[in-house]
Amino acid sequence: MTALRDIAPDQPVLIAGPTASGKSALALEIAEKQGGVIVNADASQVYECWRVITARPSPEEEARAPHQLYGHLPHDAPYSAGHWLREMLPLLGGSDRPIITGGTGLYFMALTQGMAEIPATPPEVRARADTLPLAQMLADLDPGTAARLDRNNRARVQRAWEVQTATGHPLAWWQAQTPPPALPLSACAAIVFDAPKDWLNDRIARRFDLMLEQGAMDEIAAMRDRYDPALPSCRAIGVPELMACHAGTLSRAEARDRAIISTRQFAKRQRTWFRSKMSAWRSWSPT
RNA sequence: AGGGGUAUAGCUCAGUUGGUAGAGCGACGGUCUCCAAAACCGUAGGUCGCGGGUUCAAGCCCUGCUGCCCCUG
Repeated sequence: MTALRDIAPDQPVLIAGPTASGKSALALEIAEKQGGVIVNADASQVYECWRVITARPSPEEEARAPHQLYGHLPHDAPYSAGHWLREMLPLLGGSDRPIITGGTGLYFMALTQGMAEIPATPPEVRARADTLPLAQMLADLDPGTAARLDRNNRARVQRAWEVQTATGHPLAWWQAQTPPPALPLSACAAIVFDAPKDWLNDRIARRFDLMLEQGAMDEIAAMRDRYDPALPSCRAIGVPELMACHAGTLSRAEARDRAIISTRQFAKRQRTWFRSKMSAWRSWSPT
């Protein structure tokens, strides 16, 4: 259990937690009481096209404290943990102490445990990889990398293939050179929300209804012509469901139910990640 | 009321000529060093509506009842 007074005002703050657990509210409270820039660590909230549906801070909330890396990218921008880290690093040296807030565990891991400095995958390589069968990519990999991979997991295999193809070095080679973390855990106040499952599930359902009331369908309608299910931005939870609803292939009730289920499943994955990788973080009980 | 159909896992449904049940989804647990609100792996759920009968053996056949759906009055 942690309280605000345990956080030194000059210390970088990390706030991780499952969706709908109340991270943003805590970040704002800390920023207003102690100062600091709130920096996004949530994969879907970087896209300009979504605000309501990704629960991005509202303009009013953004006005209460400086915010960074929120909604700053076009819907079709390539992005990844590496992009995030490269955008993140300069903010660490600023005059404002960062309050890094989000639900993407991988981003926090990259920041506090270090991540191999692999160049971003060029679009041509990605495009080529997208068309290759899993078995062929596996066959192309070096044994060292292949041995460490989940061979059923296309995304991981494809990642390894892309790195090897684009850089000429195996993924394992890059990973062996992982630099020390840009922000070691010991240098910051690292908080992870410990949200009880039932409490959170209830909040998830209520928040989704609130999103609908606050105009989620308008965001969907505005993106209708640019919707591409292959884009990361369009995989944000609720987007495929509401887009189907907008298109008339799914009833509103059905879309709502599926989006809520999908959010719950995501929250479960987040909890699993936090449990296994953030046991050293300070646990925060939401109210 | 009469005729027809249907009743199998939490939900939607498979189940071949009778050999004590499967899938998808959901639930639950887990993995993951760059598409991570992604991708992947594993586990648990069923007195087959209820009661009789035929049979060595019935989810499957016969029969009564009950629920739901459709048609006709």
